[in-house]
Amino acid sequence: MKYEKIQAPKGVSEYAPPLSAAFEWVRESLIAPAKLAGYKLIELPVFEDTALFSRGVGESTDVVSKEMYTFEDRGGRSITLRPEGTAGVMRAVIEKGLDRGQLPVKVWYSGQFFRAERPQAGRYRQFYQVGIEAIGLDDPAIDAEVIAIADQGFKVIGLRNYRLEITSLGDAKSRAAHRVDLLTFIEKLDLDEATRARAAINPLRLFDDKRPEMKAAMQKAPLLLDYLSAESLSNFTQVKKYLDQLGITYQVNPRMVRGLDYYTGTTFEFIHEDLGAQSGIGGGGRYDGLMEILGGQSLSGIGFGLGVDRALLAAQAEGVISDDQFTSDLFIIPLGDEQKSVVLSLAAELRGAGIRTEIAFGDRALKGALKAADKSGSRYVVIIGGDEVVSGIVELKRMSDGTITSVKISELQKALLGVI
RNA sequence: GUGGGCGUAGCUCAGCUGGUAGAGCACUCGGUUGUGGUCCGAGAUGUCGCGGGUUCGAGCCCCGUCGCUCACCCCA
Repeated sequence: MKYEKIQAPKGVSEYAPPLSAAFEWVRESLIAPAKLAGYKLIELPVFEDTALFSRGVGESTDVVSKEMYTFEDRGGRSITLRPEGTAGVMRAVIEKGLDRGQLPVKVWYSGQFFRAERPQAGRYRQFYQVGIEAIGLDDPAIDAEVIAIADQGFKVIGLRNYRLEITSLGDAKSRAAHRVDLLTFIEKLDLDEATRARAAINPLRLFDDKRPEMKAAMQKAPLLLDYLSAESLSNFTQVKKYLDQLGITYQVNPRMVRGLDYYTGTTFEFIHEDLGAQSGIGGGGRYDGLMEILGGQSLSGIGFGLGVDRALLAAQAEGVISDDQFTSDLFIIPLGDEQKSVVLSLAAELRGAGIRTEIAFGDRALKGALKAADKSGSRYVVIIGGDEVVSGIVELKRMSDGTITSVKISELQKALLGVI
């Protein structure tokens, strides 16, 4: 009886060997700077009460209105697979009272997120993000630090062909004043129905339209940056100063649009040059009213989310990942069954010392075993047969050039630690 | 959600105006008994994405469906 094959659900990103090693490395590298800066792990559920996102992210956003995986659980509750990270973090911070201690609360997360979009290169229905949130302090220095940590993550991977765009969405007062003038401006444009509908939901969206005629039409539109209140403006100026001081290059993009409703004040986006249409590799910003909306106290916060899948694509596009960083150090080939037990113990011992050690299993001929060693990418090979067990001396072979050195088995660990 | 391209061995693909499948790479074994990457030989591998239709006959034509891909849209 033959069964039908079951395929992965549409549009999910998954990573199996050999790519998974690079994926893991990118994910850990991206978040490493946050750990160095004192951010602590927060591990959250991948599904939440639907209201968390509809209220937190915003009913009017595309993410909430048409991209969420929402279903009813057995108890009749409306559940949604998390489409982004910030709302969940805020929910947990409020629920656990983390905001009752010292501020800011500094946390990092890593995991899967879900959006029911049409898949495309770099756009998946299940994708991976790492991110941080700094909650409870309204200080331009934190804004700068958060941006710097994100930037550093990309630098750890070795990315170069990306740019940082920043802007400020100001406070509620700034946006209200701008909105009036922007709507008046849009009123006069000749728009198709779909575009007009989009403008009605969020007029800022029109700044992001890629069509040349729309870009031209929006050229003279009033910019939010020109409407910033004195306080917002001085905050933004200070953030830029700090970034300058840190040597982080950025360009101010007053037309930048973010898709989540909660953003306020400092907002930023990392864009990679070598990716296709899905070129945003990370982004974030400040969110002043979010915690209050979710039933907590009125604290401000700032954070970012970085796309692990896209960062990996970017790293591949730039060719900055070398495969040999993921291979083993040593490959041991036992000849004969008696030698297998010797090799098992030896390998366990070497691994205990941190040496990445593989064993040739099965009963393949020496040639085949060596071929397997070659394929594995291991840097060194040792063959252990009866002679070696008796003499206690093995030949340590460096695979890159075939050179062989005689080493006592008892000193193998020391010898390897000296060369790897 | 809308539109374009594609779907043949593990991978990259070929398959003439329809006559029931092939190459390269990879894989396994061998070519001197214990030293890989080259070379030579042998071998295994496909419900031609899936379902239906047209036909004496379909990988090739038609319809549907699923998936991949690119753009719009959206964003990580």
